[in-house]
Amino acid sequence: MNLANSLLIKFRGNFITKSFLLHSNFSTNRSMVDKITNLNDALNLFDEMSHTRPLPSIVQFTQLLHLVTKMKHFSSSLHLFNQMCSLGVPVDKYSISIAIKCCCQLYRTKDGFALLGCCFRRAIPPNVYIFSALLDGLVLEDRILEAEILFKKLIKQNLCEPSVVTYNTMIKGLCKFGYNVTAVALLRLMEQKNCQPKMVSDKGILPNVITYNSLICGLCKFGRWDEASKMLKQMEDDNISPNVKTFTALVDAFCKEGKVKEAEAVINIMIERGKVPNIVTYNSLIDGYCLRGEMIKAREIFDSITLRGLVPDVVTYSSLLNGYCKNLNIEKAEEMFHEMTVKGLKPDVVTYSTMIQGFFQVGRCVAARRLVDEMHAQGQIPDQCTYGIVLDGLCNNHLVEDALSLFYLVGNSKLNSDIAVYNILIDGAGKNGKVEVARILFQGLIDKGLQPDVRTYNVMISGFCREGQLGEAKLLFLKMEESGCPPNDVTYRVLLQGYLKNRHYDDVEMLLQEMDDRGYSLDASTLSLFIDHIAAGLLDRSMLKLFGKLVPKELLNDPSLCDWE
DNA sequence: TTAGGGTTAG
Repeated sequence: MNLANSLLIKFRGNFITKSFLLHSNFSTNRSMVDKITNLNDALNLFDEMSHTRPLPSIVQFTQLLHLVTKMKHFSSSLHLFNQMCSLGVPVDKYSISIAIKCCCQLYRTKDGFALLGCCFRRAIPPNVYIFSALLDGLVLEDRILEAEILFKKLIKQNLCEPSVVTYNTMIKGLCKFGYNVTAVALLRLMEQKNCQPKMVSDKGILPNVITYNSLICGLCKFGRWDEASKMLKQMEDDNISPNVKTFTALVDAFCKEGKVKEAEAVINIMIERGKVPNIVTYNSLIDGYCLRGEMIKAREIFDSITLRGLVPDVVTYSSLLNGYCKNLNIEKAEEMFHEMTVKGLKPDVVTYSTMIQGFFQVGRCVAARRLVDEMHAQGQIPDQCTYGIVLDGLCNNHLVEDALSLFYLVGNSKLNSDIAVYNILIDGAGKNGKVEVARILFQGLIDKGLQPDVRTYNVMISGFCREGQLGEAKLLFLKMEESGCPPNDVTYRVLLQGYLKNRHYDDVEMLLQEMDDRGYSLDASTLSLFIDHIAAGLLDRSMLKLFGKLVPKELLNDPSLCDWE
């Protein structure tokens, strides 16, 4: 051990040593562990234990490890595990399970699997806890296919008897990717297993409230209301009552669709059933009102939180702040930003990113940049999302050169391996009259092995159209299908607008026909462009019937569009 | 083993 480390240990050990020596000794380690409520105390105790001779038992070390993990200090816990190893404490299946769990929660599932290898080498049979942790790690890292493979392997090779946690983890992962059908199938498998007369394990694997919450949440997220409500019913048939999280998932789903009245109805139902909405529930509701631009109402909800005995948290403030930013009330947003710090809440990376975007949106680029610096100074590290916001903000303020400089400065890192970054820059370049730069970026991402998505194609096509390069636009449009990325409704609208604006009518009828075949409709801006062209007699009136089919019902009665005949 | 906030096309 080096001098610095030993000094650190002395320094940290100071206070806690006295109190522990007074009250207990290591043979009653359990009660000591129980008294620990924060990371510092835990670390101090560990130091102390590691200096005791003979060394406390593995059980005592593991209890401490478990505690630190429960406090979600995964990286500290892992560090302690390593120290235990170097102290020569013989690690057992419990301590190694905890270490694997920590790796997985830290998005280091790879290391988790390395430790699994250790298990095999030390003849420690991995248990269901270890496999569930690994499965969760894969899910966290969005490696759903590998998770599925592992899960199947567990069952087929009888590596362990999956527990309800294993099933729930897998269901959660499937729902995360919208694989609802498979997720429900897994629920059925659980039920079916439960009906088998002979269970291998002593406890049956019954779906619990977490199982249903994952499923309901997953179904809601993809707008599958009917199935979600059936699931809710089944849950109650199984005598599992929805809890606050279940209801909040419903509230959140409604709010994300702007259906705030429905969301409030759910809140009323949950209150009737004796469940108390918490801060997460109200945060969702605030989001819902912000999305609709109903800021007065959003503010009302915000104010009501305190009256209900709840405390607004960082998310509450960030949500309302975001609402103000999106509705271009930057002064109010700044007010919230200030107020939260006064209340002792620390703006986090999301709060900063939101505020930065708000500044860019009102053209206050200097303020935005200053906030990026402040964010750094406060120890909040800008992430992928912040990066996107900054690039987009620069482009939208005609600072595309700055955005590109930043992009090239960042170079070949993970940040620049995101298709969204390219989409932002290609769009920004195109909108700032640099379609050649856009083209180079497009080629660059392909050379890098990245896959263009439908937005990439759309912004590139839009860039070509803007410059009147309709041939290029059409080529790219045709390439979409063969590249396995079929055009969507936006693609058609972009291309149609390009054709109309450039008075190039050859393909218009064909595009309209394809849109009709695919069940797409025209949006208000494409529609009004069409109306102008028809009114000016530039379009063949034979197209009118087809055109009429593409007008969405909700626009039919729009007074600004009805005098075109 | 479950829930909440910030990024890209029209």
